[in-house]
Amino acid sequence: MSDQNPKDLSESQPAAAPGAGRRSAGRPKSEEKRAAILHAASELFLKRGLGASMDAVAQAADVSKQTVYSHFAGKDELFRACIQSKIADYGFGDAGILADIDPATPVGDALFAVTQRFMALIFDPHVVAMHRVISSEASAHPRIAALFFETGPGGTKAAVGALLEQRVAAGELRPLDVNYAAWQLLNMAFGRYHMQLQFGLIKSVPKADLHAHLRHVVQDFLAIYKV
Amino acid sequence: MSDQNPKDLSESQPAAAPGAGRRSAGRPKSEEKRAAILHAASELFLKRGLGASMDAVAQAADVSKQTVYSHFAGKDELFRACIQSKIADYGFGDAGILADIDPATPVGDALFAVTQRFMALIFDPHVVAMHRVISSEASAHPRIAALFFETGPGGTKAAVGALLEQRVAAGELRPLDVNYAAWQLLNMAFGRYHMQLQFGLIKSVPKADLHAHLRHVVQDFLAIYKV
DNA sequence: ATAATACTAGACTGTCTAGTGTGGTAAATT
DNA sequence: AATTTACCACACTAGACAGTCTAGTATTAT
Repeated sequence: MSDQNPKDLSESQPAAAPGAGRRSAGRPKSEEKRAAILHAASELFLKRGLGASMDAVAQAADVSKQTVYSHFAGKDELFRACIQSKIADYGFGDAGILADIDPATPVGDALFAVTQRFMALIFDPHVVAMHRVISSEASAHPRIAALFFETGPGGTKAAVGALLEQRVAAGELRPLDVNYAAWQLLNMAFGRYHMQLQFGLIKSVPKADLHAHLRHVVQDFLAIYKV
Repeated sequence: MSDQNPKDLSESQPAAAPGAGRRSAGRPKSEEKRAAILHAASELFLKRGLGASMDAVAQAADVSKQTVYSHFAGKDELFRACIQSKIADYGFGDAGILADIDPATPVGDALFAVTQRFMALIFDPHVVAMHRVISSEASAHPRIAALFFETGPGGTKAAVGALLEQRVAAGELRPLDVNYAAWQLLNMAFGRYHMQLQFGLIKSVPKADLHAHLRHVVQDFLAIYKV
């Protein structure tokens, strides 16, 4: 069930590749239109879910419906493209999340910085909306859900794991189960706030609260693992 | 608040109250039909979200469409009734979650028991589906989302808080911020597993894994708070 | 210029769905 | 028995929406 179709993710775009392919005769497709469509569709899908209509997308992108269909084969593919581009935009889960953290930084500060960045990402209203849409569409688009999770929280977890390993090697932390500990840190960090955001019970976490919360989390984490 | 009062959130059921109201003349509405509709609708809504059609509901309940509309004013109300009945069914968040825990039980075991029950609830496939549907419909039905959260995770948190207070008073735990500590325990417990379930990336958490996970969580929690 | 392709506006098809209307039957109350 | 209401089957309205088609215009390469 996982795949029988090798070109399902990545590109099934027949003529969208701009740079590489043979330049076909006639007027080329406008990259701007494509971007406009993608942008408009993202907004609408994140706001209304797959309930948003193709007509609405076309109108919001200031483009004819035909053009939408000329750039994207259908609604599902447009949806996929939207989510993928969003994931790429945010580049979250990138090892970049701890790229510029100096190995000399005290453990506590390093952990604080990492969790703070993670929170900024997954508490971002667009990402929350994405989370909602993806989870509600998970059964229809299982690979997108997987992609989101792996490059999102999963990726961050890997990055945190790497950081922890450094610090264990440096003797700053007790030996630990990297995988478990990394998740534990993230679990403590997002937990209930994330749930409340997803249910629309709060619109954001006040900066000061978040700050205090994360300090507390890091402190607790160190209480467990500090050497 | 947890008896079978069907008209719970702001009513609007004209003639459904079975016991209390004046008995009107003529044939009474069948409670069985009502239950059948509710049951069928719940299944469908949890499976397909609000995309499920009223015709499908009627058919699945083995009832005419008219009858559906005679018991429930419209789709939204039916949806509300479904979620509310589900919430009541599971009775989760009830203080009952720690009802039969002997105050003499060692802290660790008590915490383990509580988290285990909580996990059994929110990892139940029906509840996961509910979570998905509610979050995707949160903007259209804000009060339902709030109800779910408060009687669900929020209620469990309160129960855990009460337990913690007992144990602090008994001198088994260091004084702590009850609210924060209770969330911390639950956050650690559900965290990533819950997310993976919601994305459909796993269908369940193997019993053995869950057991080990919770042992670990409780141990970490105690590392922080044990006196 | 010519051919090829992108794009537009809007009509159109087929399908699906929430909700209503109709006319008749079944079960309860009085 | 008379009445009142629940229920059924089914047709129907009205609207939405994915996706296609048409016919004309714009933009590019050759």
